[in-house]
Amino acid sequence: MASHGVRGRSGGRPTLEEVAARAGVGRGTVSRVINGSPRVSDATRAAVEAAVAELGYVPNTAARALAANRTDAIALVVPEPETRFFAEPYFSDMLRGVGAELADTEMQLLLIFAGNDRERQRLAEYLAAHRVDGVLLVSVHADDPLPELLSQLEIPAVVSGPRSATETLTSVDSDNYGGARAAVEHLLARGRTRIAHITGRLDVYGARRRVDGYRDALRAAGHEVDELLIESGDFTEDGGRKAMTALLARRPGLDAVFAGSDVTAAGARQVLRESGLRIPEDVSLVGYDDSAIARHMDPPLTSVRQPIDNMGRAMIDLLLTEISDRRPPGLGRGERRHAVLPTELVVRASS
Amino acid sequence: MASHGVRGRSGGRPTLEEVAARAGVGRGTVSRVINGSPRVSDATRAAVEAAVAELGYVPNTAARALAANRTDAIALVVPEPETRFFAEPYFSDMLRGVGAELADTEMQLLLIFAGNDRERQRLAEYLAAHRVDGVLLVSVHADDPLPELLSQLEIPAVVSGPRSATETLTSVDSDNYGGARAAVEHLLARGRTRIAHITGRLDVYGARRRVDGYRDALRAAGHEVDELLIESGDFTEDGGRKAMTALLARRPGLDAVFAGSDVTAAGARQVLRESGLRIPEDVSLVGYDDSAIARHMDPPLTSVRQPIDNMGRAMIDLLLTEISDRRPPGLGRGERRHAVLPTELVVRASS
DNA sequence: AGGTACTGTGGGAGCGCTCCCACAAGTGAT
DNA sequence: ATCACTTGTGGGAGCGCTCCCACAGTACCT
Repeated sequence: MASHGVRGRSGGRPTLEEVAARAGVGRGTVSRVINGSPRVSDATRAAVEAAVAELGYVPNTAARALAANRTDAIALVVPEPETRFFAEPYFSDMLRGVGAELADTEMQLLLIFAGNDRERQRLAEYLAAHRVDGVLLVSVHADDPLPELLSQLEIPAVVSGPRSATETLTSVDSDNYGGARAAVEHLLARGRTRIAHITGRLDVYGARRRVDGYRDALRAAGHEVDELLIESGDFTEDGGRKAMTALLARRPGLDAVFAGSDVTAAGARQVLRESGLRIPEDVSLVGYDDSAIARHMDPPLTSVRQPIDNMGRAMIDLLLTEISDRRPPGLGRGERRHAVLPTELVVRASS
Repeated sequence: MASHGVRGRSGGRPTLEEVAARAGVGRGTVSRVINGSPRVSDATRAAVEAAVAELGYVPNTAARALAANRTDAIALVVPEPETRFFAEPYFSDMLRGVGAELADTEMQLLLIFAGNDRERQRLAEYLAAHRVDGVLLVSVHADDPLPELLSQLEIPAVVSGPRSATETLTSVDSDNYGGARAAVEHLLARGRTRIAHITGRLDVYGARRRVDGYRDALRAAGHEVDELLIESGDFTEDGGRKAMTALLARRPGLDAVFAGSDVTAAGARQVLRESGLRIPEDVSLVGYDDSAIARHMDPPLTSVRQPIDNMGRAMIDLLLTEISDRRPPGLGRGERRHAVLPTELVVRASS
């Protein structure tokens, strides 16, 4: 779209020097204009911009990266197999938020999968070569060595997830505790008292926080926590079915279920139906994630919505400040930040 | 994993020169070892490799890119909104094939969405800056300016899709014509004669080729083509429903339907059922893509399988040769290639 | 008048590589 | 012994930028 560019005599792309010659200024001045330095007079700036347009000049990224020691690229690292990446809306929501926030930046986003050992090895080399200015790490597991590697290499990074798992890195999380608590309080307000919880995978810290929220909501309302009403799931539909079956066997009188994810809730729903229990008349059901599945369930599922795209945005914000903070060498890179974004309970017919 | 690397006195990463000093050789020799040149004696190579390991040397990508005028990166350009990217298994299959073929390469893959004007503008700048050595273009639409831009910029590129839409670029396609033909011949062999076709979006060239295959299969078997048995769809489920409804109204006696995609077939199936028609007893149904939906349909859907991951592999192959062909400047970059990969009919209970 | 400060500008140095020419040393034919 | 190659090696030049120092010009104080 831009360039009808007169090619330099050598046939290649025009360089800074050629632009400078054309505009009748020095190389440094052109560089200043290109990089938006304020220390350029208006007249000079106009002349340079004209020359840039005439020649169709585009900066050489490699040269810039070499001289300035930065890449203008950040990596979104997904420590999961690709299949899960495509299957879970979490990632696409995240990607959307990240992309939107990055849109008016020069930064480029690289998507990197690190789902198996081979890919992780590649990633390690990649990071060692400092091919990105910063890293966004989504969905970190409990014993993941990646955060450690990143802080060792002193690469700015932001993880999605709770602080504790990754003490060394800046992180962004949604309020799992508050979300769970809100869900349970909602059920209590509906008059339910025998509220079961099917957890997520407990090696995921967020899932544990939800359990905490569940417990505290009950206690705060003056109820004792019945451990037999808690059954662990794994975020899958099948896990939801198994957990629900177990719960019904142990506590046939339960009157509500708070599931660790919508998919889990779908599994639970199926078992409830097969047991002849009506939703919400006999048992209220609440999910987590507010995914498409929640809206389309029969009955539509009450669910806790996480602001995942906003999390993506927040991660970029934090990462960019962290990157620019670090440019002036050393000098107390600020203490690690930790942002927690609020969740929202979306009430539908299932509760 | 690799480096306990002794840091250079300056605190930064070790350079070629430092490796050379450590190994007691010249800079050029180290470069040769790193790049796997054969013109190095075994003893020297061993010494250099030892020094590399001791120092934890990792080449500086930017410097290499600047000096050698290449980036070691290729872009996978998806000219679609992200939502479609996640929704259609086509892309994830493609990505899997591409990733696998690239795994034992130094090349890095960038995923770039160009679904709206803004993103396309960004992409254009990106390409103008020659930030990648080559481009993989998936799902090109009829009047897309991207292929033109790519050949103007002389950036090696491979498109997925038919030759004609993109005369200037190397392309890889699956045999839409043959796949459709096989599907129809299968239906004929089952004794069906009044075979309807719900097409895909006809601005997608592959969809048109399927129509050609449909027609030719019928003619080759000595049947006339009844134009009223052809109804255009748009690859969606809803499109399939509408098309099926129209077809039943016009030709209530049809005994088979060949749908342009599995999703379309799902829509058609629904309408057939509602009309009291049994599958396959009354009407045989065949889809296209052999996606998950085909396997899980009731009854399981006969479908034409496209080797999409192999297409991804083939695209990378062609692109890499094209890139290396071009390195020696100019000199008749070979005529455009066009690969067509065979499809496979997967027969299930619906036909 | 001299100082001090700031603004705008030019251009040297250098980022860490690759490319290639020069050259030493070895090999074999004449 | 001479020449002609081949093999392995060192290191200069240069890729296109950014950074920064130097300096001319202007402005505003003493």
